[in-house]
Amino acid sequence: MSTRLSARSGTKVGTRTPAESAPIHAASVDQESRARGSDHDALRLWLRLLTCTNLIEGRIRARLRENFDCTLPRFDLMAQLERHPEGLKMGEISKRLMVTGGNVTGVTDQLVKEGLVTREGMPQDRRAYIVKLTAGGRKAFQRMAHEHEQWVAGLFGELGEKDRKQLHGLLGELKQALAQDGKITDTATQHNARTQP
Amino acid sequence: MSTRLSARSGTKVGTRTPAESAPIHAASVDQESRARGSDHDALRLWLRLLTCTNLIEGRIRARLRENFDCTLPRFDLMAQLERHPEGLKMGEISKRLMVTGGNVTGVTDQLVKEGLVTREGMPQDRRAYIVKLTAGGRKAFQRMAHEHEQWVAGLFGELGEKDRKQLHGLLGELKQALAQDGKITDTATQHNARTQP
DNA sequence: CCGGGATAATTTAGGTTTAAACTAATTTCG
DNA sequence: CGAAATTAGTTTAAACCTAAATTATCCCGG
Repeated sequence: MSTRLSARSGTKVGTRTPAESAPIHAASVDQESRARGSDHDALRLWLRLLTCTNLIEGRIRARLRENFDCTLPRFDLMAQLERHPEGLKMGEISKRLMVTGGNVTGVTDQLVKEGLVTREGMPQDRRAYIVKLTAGGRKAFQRMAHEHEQWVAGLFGELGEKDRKQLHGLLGELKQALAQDGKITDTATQHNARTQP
Repeated sequence: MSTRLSARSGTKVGTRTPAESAPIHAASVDQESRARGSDHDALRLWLRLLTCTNLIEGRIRARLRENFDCTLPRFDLMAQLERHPEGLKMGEISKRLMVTGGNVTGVTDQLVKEGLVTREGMPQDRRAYIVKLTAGGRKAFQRMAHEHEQWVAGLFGELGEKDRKQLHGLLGELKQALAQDGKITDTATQHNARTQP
């Protein structure tokens, strides 16, 4: 198995601002330059965030494949189910994983075929399905999850307790800010797509 | 156009430690529990990092599609070329974008077909190709890049100068730590795969 | 009761992405 | 020199992922 990252594979950008080399009046920067400089900083920050995520995601995917012959999307879906023993609807999984519904359909199909999860129709709402881990699926996941936790701990280990706490806090603020501006200012304060509570 | 986030789509995990509810002797935590707790924190940190990246990546991809009918991978590849006017070899692009070579081949094929980049063989090494932006490609990219920079600045804008700086620093440490442990301890201190300098 | 709108999921079409296998060219070194 | 090992890219097969269209169902107001 294999796949993703995302990061993805990934997505990097590096819009080098041109007039970064204007040497005259270095101290007195005009409005536009100041704005530019700040924008460029944000861009570098974004790039670095992406790099870190890709690096980690790549490591985890590789180990998941080498040690368990499992892909990240499958693992992620199972992880969601593992902490919801009552099962989740397709749409709930989609929201939590921040992927499209069509995608969930595909990954779920495979997990069902492999006997790791079940998808059964809901009597109350015949449009919907409830997805649950099978006993085997739960066992398989727990076996992976334990090691996975160690890997992640290892990857962040060099950072030190204090830095991790700080990073966690800052990312929390960022996440909140992002959730905020992605929200249309209307009464529907439910969760909008691409946000896992 | 469309795609990714992949990040990747995404990839989330939430290994809820079971025995988290052991109520006895809450103050005296034994070795294993302490280790467990720390591991769980790392997991939550990773999850949050991933969420932020996915959120941002999703926003950027959507706007890129809506405003320029362009995908993220294409944009990213062009971004690399834009800051290397001398051109890049396929493998260099692959390393910088942290994606596999086969992927670069595919995306490059399309950009060539669209007339945005050129791929020409190198006389010195007939295995290799050099990829460059065409004049039209550069113009198209710069048009996008300007807006892209604004988007990113906006997405990180709520965070405040100080927090951005701090986040940048912490991610820098993380990146370095990751690059470190991914490195085999040998003399070849060149850049190893999955790291863009 | 029944038609229109909203909702849940699937299907479709088009890319993206990966790992592994493969081709071709270069380099190493015996 | 010449064979073995490397290196650069491509190809292949399978999976992932998205956006948009579709299907089936639910729900609401008249």
